[in-house]
Amino acid sequence: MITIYDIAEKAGVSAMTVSRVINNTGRISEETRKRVRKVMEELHYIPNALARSLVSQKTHLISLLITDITNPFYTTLARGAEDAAKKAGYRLLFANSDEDYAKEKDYVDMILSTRVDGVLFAPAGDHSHDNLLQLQKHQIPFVVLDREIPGIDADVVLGDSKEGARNLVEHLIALGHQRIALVNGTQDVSTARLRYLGYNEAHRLNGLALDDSLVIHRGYRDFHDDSALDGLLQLDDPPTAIFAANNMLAVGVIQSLRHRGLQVPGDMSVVCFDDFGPAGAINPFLTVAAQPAYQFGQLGMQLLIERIEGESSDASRRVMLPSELIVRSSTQPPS
Amino acid sequence: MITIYDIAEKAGVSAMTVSRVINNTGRISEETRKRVRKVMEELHYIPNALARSLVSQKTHLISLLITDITNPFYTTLARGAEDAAKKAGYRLLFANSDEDYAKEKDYVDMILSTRVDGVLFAPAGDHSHDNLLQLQKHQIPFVVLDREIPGIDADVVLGDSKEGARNLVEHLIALGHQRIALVNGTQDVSTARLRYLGYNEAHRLNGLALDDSLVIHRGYRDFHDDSALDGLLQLDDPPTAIFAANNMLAVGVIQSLRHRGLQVPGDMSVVCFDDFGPAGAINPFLTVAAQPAYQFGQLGMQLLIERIEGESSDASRRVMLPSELIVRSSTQPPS
DNA sequence: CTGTTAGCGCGTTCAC
DNA sequence: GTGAACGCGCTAACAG
Repeated sequence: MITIYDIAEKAGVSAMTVSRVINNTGRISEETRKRVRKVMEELHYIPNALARSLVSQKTHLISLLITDITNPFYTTLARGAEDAAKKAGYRLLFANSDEDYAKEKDYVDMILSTRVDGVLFAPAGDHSHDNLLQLQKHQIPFVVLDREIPGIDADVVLGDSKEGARNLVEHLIALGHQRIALVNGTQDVSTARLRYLGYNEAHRLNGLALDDSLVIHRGYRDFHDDSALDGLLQLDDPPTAIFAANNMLAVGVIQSLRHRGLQVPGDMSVVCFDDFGPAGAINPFLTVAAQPAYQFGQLGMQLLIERIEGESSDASRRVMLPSELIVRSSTQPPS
Repeated sequence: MITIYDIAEKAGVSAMTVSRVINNTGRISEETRKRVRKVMEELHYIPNALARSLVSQKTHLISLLITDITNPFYTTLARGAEDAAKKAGYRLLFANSDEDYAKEKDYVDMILSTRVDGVLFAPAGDHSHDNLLQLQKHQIPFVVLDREIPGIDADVVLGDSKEGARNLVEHLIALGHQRIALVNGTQDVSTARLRYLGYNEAHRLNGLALDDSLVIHRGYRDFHDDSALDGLLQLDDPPTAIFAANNMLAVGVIQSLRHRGLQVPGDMSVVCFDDFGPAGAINPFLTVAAQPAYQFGQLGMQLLIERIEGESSDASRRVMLPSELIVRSSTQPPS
């Protein structure tokens, strides 16, 4: 590996002068500057970011901790984050928690020892509290994405889950559905709670009774649980429509229905939160509340970088992004 | 920030002893070991990976350079890479080149200065040659993914593009199609060349004439180019089926057809390479040659880590993964 | 079993 | 304008 000392020697100057040339700092005569530059090129010199970081206490590394890159929502979010990071000269360290608190903790430990400059954190749920606290304790700036964590005061970028859910359910009600099931996430996740509230509100505002037997809970990633629907379908008065609280749950719901020989929307209307990225464009099918995933990442990254570079006030900021109801062909009036 | 010296002082030992305790190296009395451990916990000590890397010349960082995380193929590949990396104690630095050689070069420079231990490299195309060479020159181990680069001798994980393409086209021929268009990637990409060869071979083996006016080229990401299809559709003898060389091109093709009021498969059959991840499960529609994307990442990462840790021979390895023809509803006999 | 010395590659501080 | 000395946090090599 070639260092500033190699350059210095060959250029007949001190290492310090080389360092100054690299960083454009201090006063250097044009002559020596050129000479140093030339040697640097001849030797294919590349600054060692490690050594530099050790001195400057800045790594220009940001950790993106999400639950699953395979979910199109997070895929697009990640892309927004990366673009914003690149623009500001940061690189992205990337990790999937799989909605698993223990795995999340593992990554937080890694993050801490890696000395990243900040963390873009899409938490698994309320119990991420301790992991977030860990970051705070070590003064690592972070921005929380998608899910609000009680007891954590930080910049946060959220979707309007309640409003989005209400829109989705009201769309179903407008079509004439009265028995609408909710396949929700677990209650330790703020978005699941809010989507439930939106579901409730839609019922209340439209004079529909609530029936808890129509509501079931699954982890946002547990879409393979094929038996989950049995309870709903075997009710005396089964639902005519299902609201899946996120896109992965919708995949599971639709596959389960298909296995049982039920048609969407013929036998059952289905809607969900979150769209499906470019793939969704192929055969627009599912009626969804689409969130601006790219903006989640981009905006979150901007807030984070402002924090890191100390350009923001102390007060924590809270951004709420709207979702858009996109009506497609997975919904129709009940038969 | 608290360091081994802080620990050492409070525990009444030297920094070296602390270091030994941390790394479980050398002989330490159980007594002092416990004392040091206790102080480390009290002070919430976290080793500084930066300093450690500067000494050891190992960062435990691997760079994943792909063209676009938004493409479901790379999404799943990334997930496979991450899982394999985590298992071996490496973290992932992640970058999108957007099939753009200049952007790719930017990232290679970043990679070089970051001193990653290795690179998992899905190149933009043949001209990535120079970027790869740059890595070689600096002795950074890498594994090439998905696209073979002429003149670069390295471990590589490929899909069987020719075979997959042949299967797809033969499926169309079996349905009775005789005029089959190919919307291909640009010719500086090995997969595009091979998919063209497979397309050719299918024609030859089935006694069908080739017609170059049925073949057009687009960048794998240029699926927004709505006018691309005009030439094909305005032929005297237009195609009855289209083979899109990857999933993103298929999205563009189908959207273009839709804008023109053409139905798939009613007016035009469509097939493509690469599936659509979990989203594709919702409403299985497109007939595809599905590649084992997760394995691309997982296997590639394994090969890379073997290289990094010096467990592999000098000869470079070449893994070819088969694709699977999945017939769905985007194809039917010509009308 | 434990400590001292030196150095990884670079930038800050001060002196000239 | 330029350089010497020191330190960032840690570990390898050697000493005791």
